[in-house]
Amino acid sequence: MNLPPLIQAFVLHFGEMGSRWGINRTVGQVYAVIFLANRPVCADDLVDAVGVARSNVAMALKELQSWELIRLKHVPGERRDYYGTLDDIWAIVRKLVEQRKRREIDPTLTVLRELLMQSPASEEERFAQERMQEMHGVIELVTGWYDDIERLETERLVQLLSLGSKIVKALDWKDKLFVAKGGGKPKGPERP
Amino acid sequence: MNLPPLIQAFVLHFGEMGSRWGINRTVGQVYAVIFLANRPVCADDLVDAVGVARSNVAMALKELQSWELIRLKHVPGERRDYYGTLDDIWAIVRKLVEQRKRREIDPTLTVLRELLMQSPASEEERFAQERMQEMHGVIELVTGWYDDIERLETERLVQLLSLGSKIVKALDWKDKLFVAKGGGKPKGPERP
DNA sequence: CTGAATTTTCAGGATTTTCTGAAGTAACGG
DNA sequence: CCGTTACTTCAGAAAATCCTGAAAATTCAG
Repeated sequence: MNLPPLIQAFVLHFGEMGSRWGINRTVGQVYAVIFLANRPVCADDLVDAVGVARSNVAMALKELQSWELIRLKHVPGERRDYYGTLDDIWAIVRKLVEQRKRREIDPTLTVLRELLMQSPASEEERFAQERMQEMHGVIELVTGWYDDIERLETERLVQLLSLGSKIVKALDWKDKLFVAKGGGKPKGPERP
Repeated sequence: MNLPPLIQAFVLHFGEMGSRWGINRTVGQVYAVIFLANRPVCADDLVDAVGVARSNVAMALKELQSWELIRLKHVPGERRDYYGTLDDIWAIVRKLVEQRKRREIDPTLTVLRELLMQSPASEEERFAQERMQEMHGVIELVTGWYDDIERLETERLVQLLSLGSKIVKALDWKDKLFVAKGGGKPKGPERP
């Protein structure tokens, strides 16, 4: 491993965290190197930087491409494949959430839907299904919220996140105004 | 493994997903059984339900307790330890997010802060630090937002999630009204 | 075509993680 | 105390995952 100290420290950390994040050490380290580089990176660079076998680097690159977290970037006059991360940090975050949802949540949602179709054959199963229903409801709510939010342009998204829970007060106030002005139902906004 | 079919299907699924979620098969299955049970569950029940060695069940229970996802529930007149999940599904979700943040994000935040204190020794390091700064900013923003949101009572939280991105329109509208009424700055709510 | 450069695949060895059974410890009733 | 029940610990077996080097496949210039 052959990197400036500051970069090496970050790369080693990403390697260690890899297992917690559901990727392996090499994949973590390879991604870290690409993320921190100020230019596209090729397999040889990575062998050099991370210090593992070339075939291992190839596997890591394949894995990262399957996550759509890195992209092939052709360098003019170069035959080798060069890779870079997505353009901006928010694109990376969105992709990460999308992929983890796809891998960690969607399969469960599918199973839940299947099992909720069946009729319980005992009180035990009836109760279990009730719990599954609760879980299904929460997942639908949270992922539905994200699907919606995720479409916002980044600037809006950042605004929203910066507000935090202050947004609730803002909404209260809006509701009050709305009611005061003599509008319809007191709860929930409706389309005009 | 000895469970009603509906429950067994769910338990097996949780076992399979375990590795993606950063827990092992047994831990996943044990949690699933406890989650679906309509009464507290003891180690023997779990050995019976999941079909693994008792020591393995003990390990799984220890792991789940370290996540604070299950709680000891004493059953009157019983010597054995019985376990149950947190009371309601939202408490479970909150705990899950809290723990995953603690395990998967906080360590990285610490490392980032350390590395951002150092002065770069080259252009390469300077650029890398810029990227780390971006990552740090995003993590702070998102986790800060969650820390804030997480304090809301569940009813409020559900309201907020149900709104999705409609909230942005609501805010726009509020801003417009606010400005129309001749109030202060056009952006961002301030305390009255 | 041919051959060099590069990437991909994969069998098997190395490492890590998970699981088991046996032994050990603790708590309790009588 | 003693024996029973229940829980925990832990060494090593079993399984899963990761990594390597060699070989195969692909790409491209000449």
